[in-house]
Amino acid sequence: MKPTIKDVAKLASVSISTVSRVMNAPDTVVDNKKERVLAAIEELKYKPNALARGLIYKKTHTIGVVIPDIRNAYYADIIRGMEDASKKAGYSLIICNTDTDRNRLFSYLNTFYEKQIDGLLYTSNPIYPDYYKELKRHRVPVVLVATHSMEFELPSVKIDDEQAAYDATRYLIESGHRQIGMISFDLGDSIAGQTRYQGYVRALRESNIELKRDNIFFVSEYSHDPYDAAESLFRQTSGLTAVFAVSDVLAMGVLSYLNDKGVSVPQEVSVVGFDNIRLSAYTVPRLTTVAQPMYQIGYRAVEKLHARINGQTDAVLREIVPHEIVERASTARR
Amino acid sequence: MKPTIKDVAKLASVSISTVSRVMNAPDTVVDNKKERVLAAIEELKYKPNALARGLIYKKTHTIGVVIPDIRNAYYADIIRGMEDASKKAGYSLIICNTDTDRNRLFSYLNTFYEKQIDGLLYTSNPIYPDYYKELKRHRVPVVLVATHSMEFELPSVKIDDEQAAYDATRYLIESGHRQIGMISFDLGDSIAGQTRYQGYVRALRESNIELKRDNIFFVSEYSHDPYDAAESLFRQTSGLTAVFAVSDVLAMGVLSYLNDKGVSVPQEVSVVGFDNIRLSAYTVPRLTTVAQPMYQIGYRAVEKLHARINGQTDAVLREIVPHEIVERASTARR
DNA sequence: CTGAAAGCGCTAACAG
DNA sequence: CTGTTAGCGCTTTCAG
Repeated sequence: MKPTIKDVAKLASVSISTVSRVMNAPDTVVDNKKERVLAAIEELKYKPNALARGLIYKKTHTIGVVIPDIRNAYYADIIRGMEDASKKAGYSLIICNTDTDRNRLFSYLNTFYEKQIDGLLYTSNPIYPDYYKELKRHRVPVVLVATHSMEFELPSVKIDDEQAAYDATRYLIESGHRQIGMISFDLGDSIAGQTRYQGYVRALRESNIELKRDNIFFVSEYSHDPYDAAESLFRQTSGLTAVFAVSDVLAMGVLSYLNDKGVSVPQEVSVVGFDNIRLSAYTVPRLTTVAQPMYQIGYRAVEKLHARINGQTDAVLREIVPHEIVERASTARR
Repeated sequence: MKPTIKDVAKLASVSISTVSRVMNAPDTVVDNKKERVLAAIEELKYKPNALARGLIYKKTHTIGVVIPDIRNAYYADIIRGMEDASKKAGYSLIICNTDTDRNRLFSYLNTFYEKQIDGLLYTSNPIYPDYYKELKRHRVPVVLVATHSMEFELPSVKIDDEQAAYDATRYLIESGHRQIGMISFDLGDSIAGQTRYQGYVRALRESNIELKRDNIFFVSEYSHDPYDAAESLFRQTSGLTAVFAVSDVLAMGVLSYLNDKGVSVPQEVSVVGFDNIRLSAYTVPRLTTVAQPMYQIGYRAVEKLHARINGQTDAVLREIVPHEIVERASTARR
């Protein structure tokens, strides 16, 4: 059995309260005893039981994270940022993949609730009224990550998706492109779907470029084959000189498809992706993309949550972090 | 405040033991009361406090996972397998990134210990004597994932790395290649470094192909730029008609580098990767690779750990799962 | 300064 | 069948 505070007390010939004191208020115990206790702790390699502590403090120093799917490089980066910030702030992360499935989500929320998490990081999905109600009910601090809610008063950290998509499209337009295709997420997704689509539309409109329905192909954010998406886009339209894909993975599908068709990138068609996942620097050709500071988003989200957990409420509720166009070799002037 | 068992008891006008019973041994309580309790639970949306329970049962239903870095697609897939298996078996996963740093690892092991995890999943790193000693001390069931130990009696699940590398090299040889380069992990890494190197050597030797020191470039598994690695390899040798990279990411670096140099793949140089991460299907050209069943490895590891946690010890201590060569477009006959 | 005792939320004998 | 009681490991009054 693991040693308990009793074992330490016995070994040091003091009461358990004294042991507890040397751990929580060392100055209140006389040196001589303190040393004995410390020695006993060392000898037994004693570590306090976090369950017992949590029961008293009503803090577990663990935070729950729900994400769609860790296999998505985008989330993996965010998680890493969370991890590092958590380590620093003294939290552990329990990570759950929801596949954006409501039941899975609710099931995990329940587990979190039972396990008494101190806070929740909710990633990427739009937040629906019933989700909100459920979160509310659990009375646990929440921070939305790479998503936000205008409807509810929930803190969040993300980039400005509309502006980012606008910038990407604008970048293409300034490079002389007018026939710009887009592979977008479903408009049903109000976070990365609708917003980016709107940014694209705004850029086109601003330059008086006709918006053609067939130049856009929509995919579900969480289940799509990037290659098929590219194929579908090029099957439903023609004459494109550029395509803006709303994720690097999708852009890789485009690169792959175009290569199969003998279309050269960027000579014949320019491609820009979104996210700037690590591998986008090694595609053939290297991918021009809209960089999101994933790591930072995750890191910052934890800081924000930490503040909330401690009752502090930070200046801005909905934080926007900067994005940036990373020019590489998959785009060219026309 | 969250409702406790007392609140439920009060509302249902029964003792807390009765409430406890309807949760743990429903048949031992008379229908009438049972219904009242259930109604109260429902009304209060009561959920038992896992901390209190854990304190009694000495089970937390959470397992700790240490991995080098979640950003690596390879681990992300494994984690997903663990996640799904965990959900099924009723565990939560606390995931920690060690960056293969000893201090980080030990710090996390401590946290795990305090949080009373039921089991530990140790990924990818070789396991050194002092690590083993530490694990042993914590007396917690451990399963090694994508690593193993011949030195210690620890259960594990992984592929046969030596054979996999042998197969990859052999595949290249059978395709007519004799000048086969390799980008390998450090030989200091006994799991994915040494073994794969040995598989490569065995295949060459078997075909009486001279082993040239300069045809191999070694990188640290956890910190390397794939592009630079490719560049280094081709700088130190020449005449290669094929290269075997021990990870898909490394192979992508090779693809990228070769493309920059105007060397066509697979016409001039064939490239085979390792892992079969999702994106390897979308590289240009599509990557031929050695597929590891990452998801399954993770999944199986949890099942194995679960068995151990319940005192069962399964048939094979060190499990080997099958690998497979996935032929795509980055390799050609010579 | 320090030990005894109560209590965090829950389960498990133990009587009745 | 069900309430009372002790106790999981720890912190925190409260006396002394």
